[in-house]
Amino acid sequence: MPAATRPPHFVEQIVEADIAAGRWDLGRAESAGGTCMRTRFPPEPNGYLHVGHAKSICLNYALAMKYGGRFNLRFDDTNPAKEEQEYVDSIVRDMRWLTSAFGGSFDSGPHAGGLYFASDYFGFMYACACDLIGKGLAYVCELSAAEVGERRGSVGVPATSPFRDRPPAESLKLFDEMRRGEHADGRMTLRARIDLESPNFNLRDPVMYRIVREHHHNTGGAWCIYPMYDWAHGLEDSLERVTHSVCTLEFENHRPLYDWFVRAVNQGRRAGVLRTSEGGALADRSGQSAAPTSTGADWPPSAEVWHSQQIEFAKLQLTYTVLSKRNMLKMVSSGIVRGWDDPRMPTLSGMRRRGYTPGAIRALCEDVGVTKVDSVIDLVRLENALRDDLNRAAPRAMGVLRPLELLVENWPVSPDGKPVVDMLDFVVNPERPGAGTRKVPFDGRLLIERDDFMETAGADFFRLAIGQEVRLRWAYFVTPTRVDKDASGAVTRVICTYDPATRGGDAPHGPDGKPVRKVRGTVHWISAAHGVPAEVRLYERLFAAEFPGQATGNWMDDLAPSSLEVVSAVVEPLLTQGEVGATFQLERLGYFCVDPDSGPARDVAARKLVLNRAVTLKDGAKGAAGALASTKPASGAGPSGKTYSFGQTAHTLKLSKERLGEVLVSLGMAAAPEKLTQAEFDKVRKHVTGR
RNA sequence: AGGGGAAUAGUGUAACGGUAGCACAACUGACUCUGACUCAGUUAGCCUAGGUUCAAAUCCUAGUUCCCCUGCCA
Repeated sequence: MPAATRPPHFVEQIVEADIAAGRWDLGRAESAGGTCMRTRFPPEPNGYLHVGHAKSICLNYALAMKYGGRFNLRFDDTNPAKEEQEYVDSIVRDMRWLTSAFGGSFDSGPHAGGLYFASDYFGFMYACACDLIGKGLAYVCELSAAEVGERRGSVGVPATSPFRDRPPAESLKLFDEMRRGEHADGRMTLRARIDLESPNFNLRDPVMYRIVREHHHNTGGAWCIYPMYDWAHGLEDSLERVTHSVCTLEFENHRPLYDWFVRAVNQGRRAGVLRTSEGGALADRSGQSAAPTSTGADWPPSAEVWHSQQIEFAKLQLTYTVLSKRNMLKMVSSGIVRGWDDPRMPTLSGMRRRGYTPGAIRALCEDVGVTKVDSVIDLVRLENALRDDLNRAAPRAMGVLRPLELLVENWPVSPDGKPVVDMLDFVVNPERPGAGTRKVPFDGRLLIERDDFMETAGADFFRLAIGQEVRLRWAYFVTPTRVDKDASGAVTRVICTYDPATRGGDAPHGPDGKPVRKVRGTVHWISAAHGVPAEVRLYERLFAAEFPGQATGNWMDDLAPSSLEVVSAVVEPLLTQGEVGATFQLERLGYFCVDPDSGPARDVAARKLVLNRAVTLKDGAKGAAGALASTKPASGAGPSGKTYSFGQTAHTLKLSKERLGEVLVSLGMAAAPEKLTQAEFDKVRKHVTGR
């Protein structure tokens, strides 16, 4: 269903109800009139953004766009041990790139909310923490990390801390010493005084501050104590006046904490004018900047702070994909891939390099919807989203991945002894007639795809074979007559004749206007004299298993043996002029993208063209005759069962042939075991595995 | 054991007491100067068991299954 006509998802329903109820009165605080809501994306700069983050970014940005709100990018940089400037830079770059699909960004366009750093709020957070201590809601605890672990208790057994009832004045003094660096790392922490018996372990007096002596990318060495996520996050949202703080499902257990901290800060504060999520009042901030700074340490002095609403949704997961930062880091550091931007990586940087468009990623995110159901999306849907986008946008070109010589023996020769060069019209994009045509040279000495020729064709092979007439795309009909072979018997050259009456690739028409001669296959080609060499990198999915690690518990066990194949291709010279990142379709092969390794486009002469295959075209061929675009192995029996391929997805049925026969009989199915349809396969699997 | 969530075709996702739809995948076929695109059709679903109701995917009760939670990570 098109996004425009789809009913609102559950987050949108919440927002709409809030707007209808006038719950968030941002109008007073925001000079940019009419803003009734605000969202944010809060990455920790400890890794690269990936396609999972894209769903969150698209959700938050789309919400701001739909409801006339704003969208913030905020770095949740409260742990200097893991965070780096490199990640900040990459995230900013990737954010701008992705949100360009919405025509704006966090810092441009009508929905720009701004760029923020949690570390800019450390002063304010520190002041609030002191306030909590004064109210008896927090205390300095001198238990070591190990001791806290031992004393955390269990279900039905409360946690303990001997420091829980320390007088506020004493905690205040120690907390100040912590801040000034008078205590060693890990020596003590500030803990919230909540409930040591809570069945929700997050509430068993969680740590608010720890001592960490690490260089911070933003604050340098200004601090040696750092706030924990739960303490910091609600205040970050509060200061930025985020209305709907959208996060993933695993934070549901943290929501009580999120709310507790904001209430704790507000306890005893003066009620203000703006309404909060709880229907109470918030400080009148007219005149206050929407962008708080570190100088706001004691602001607001005595008024309640904004209480954002946390909402959880199910994150995006993909089959054949590993998305945890920890595991992705391992792929990078152990050399499984060439870097964070390796085109096989599900990072936004990797996808951009591979040829993915922001629009395709946005389309996928909108297509899968927003719910609280823990779900895994078929990777083919991502690929389809790209195909869909590029089919409309990408210009067409020709190139051969595995060249085989094709000689047109009756092609005319000009008086100087050289073959005639015929400049033919090539349609730039059939989906966009307005894109027009361009000229391609044809001189009778060509290169074709090795897979497009078979000496003897079966009934389902439409391409070149001895005696089988085929169309060369936009050129002529040709009929192979014979081949040359090398000593090993391999075909080295195909010789054919052409029909001058078919120039442009049109079939001759009879008097009734109908084609008198039809041809089943159309094949791409390139003039051997005019083509240029290109290194083409063909990617397969990194993992062979639908759910990496499911079988053995170790995702590394499911790494595909080979996910990169490099071929020496010959492509149209036009492509050497393509800018880095330019995408186009190589007809009948797939969509390709100019890799940065090619060097800049302005230096055409010195350029070594490198192309990435972003995605193949769908292969609709029945039977074994297809698979030109795909390099996937054909289905066959494995050691532990039989593997069936449906489209691009392989499924294995771990069943003996005999047992499979029995199952088919018991299900009353007449299907041949060698050729199950997906529906039949699913039925069998359900019968055997119960799911 | 305790707490927090979620269950609708193979995969996702609608329905908000009133005919279980849609997308993707699969399968047929049509069209086609890309075995692409496009178009038409087919297969296939409410976790289970009770209850309320004229009527239940929806409300109630009891189960079942799956996910998250005992970092000084986020």
